[in-house]
Amino acid sequence: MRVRDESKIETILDEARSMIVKVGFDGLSMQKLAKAANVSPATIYIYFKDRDDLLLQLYKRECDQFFAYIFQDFDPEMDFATGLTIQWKKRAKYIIDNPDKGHFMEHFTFTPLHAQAKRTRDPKYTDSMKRFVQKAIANGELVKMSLEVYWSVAFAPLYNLVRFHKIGRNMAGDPFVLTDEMLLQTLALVLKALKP
Amino acid sequence: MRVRDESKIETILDEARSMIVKVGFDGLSMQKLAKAANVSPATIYIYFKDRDDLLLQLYKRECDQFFAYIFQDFDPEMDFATGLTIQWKKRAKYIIDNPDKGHFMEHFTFTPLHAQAKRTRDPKYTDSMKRFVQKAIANGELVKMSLEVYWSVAFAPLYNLVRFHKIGRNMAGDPFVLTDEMLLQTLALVLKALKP
DNA sequence: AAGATAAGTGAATGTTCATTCATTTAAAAT
DNA sequence: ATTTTAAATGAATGAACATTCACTTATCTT
Repeated sequence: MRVRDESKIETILDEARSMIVKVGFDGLSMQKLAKAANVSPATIYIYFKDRDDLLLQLYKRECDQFFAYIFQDFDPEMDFATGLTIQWKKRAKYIIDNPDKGHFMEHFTFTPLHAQAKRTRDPKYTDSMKRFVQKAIANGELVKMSLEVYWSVAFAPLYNLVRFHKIGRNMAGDPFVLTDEMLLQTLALVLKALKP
Repeated sequence: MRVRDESKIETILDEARSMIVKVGFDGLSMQKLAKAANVSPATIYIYFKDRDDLLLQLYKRECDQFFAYIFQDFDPEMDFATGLTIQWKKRAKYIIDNPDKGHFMEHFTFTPLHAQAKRTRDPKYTDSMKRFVQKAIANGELVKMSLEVYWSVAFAPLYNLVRFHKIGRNMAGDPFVLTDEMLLQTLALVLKALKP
């Protein structure tokens, strides 16, 4: 039998992500996507059940790649400041170096499709972060708080700054460019907030 | 001449917001919107040039209403902790009480249309916040930082928690319900981060 | 009460949409 | 070399799309 061209799948997903960032979910059509990926519309349906399935698989792939990356070099047994700094810098580097990927993942969470995104993500990453946080609290390195409060204080400011940077404007619509200095200062503020 | 029924505009915009939150931007069609708002599709085009114009006007209306609300009872001459606490609580109340409005405004910022959102917002709000921050820094109540870093540290954690609450899940997909206790703790952490 | 005007409409327009299907193509298996 | 199998396709399908248009309706002005 003829063999699957796996690179087609990658191309289709890459083009889909890039189109969504450029023209939005409502600008993405299967025919335009097929053209951009140099395949027939029918080919897309070999690999994806329908449009929703394509988007859900794309989201899953992006999350998997992102998590695999940010948990490199991270060990939950690290001391709190070290571990958080590594996590922060990994996340910052990934979404600054791959602005479309970060933008897509965030955009997707506001979509109704996000409710259907299966919890098939490898739980090892979540478990690792839970362990890291609980251990830091037990060791007196981190104020006692829920995982959600921790995550929000630790990472939401970072994602927000990078988003300002990507769109080139701040909350008021003024031009904005992110600097390393700002990132480091924000990390320092976050550490200050979280340390007892 | 026949008089404009201004309530029609409100109904159309309200239904549009609610549809977008429920079915996404790609699920919103002018015909379905017309049906939901109990008007003819042609009526929508009396008030809005086209679909994009409708969405842009909706975003503007939501932002205007939001800013008018959160700057009530706020005075940039307040001391830093008081002013930030008022801002924080106003924002929290608004987006928790009006989850669709908050969701729509945030979702919209990820949309390509956001780049076209005119800077017609009343600058008095931005000016007020700038004055508040600069004065707090000058008074030694706030670490020296850019407006963007301030905003990200101060408010991004709040918006993130409320978003978890709205979708009912945290970053790992586990069920999540926001409590007042968490909100207050997060505010305290943010204040700790920002105060010298 | 009549006329003027703009609000409001239902049906129609041509386009684009997601998806399918009959057919062709490439490569593995024999 | 031939057969088998699934990948891959271009064209087609009917539904849904944004928008328009000829027309009706309500209300203000006179």
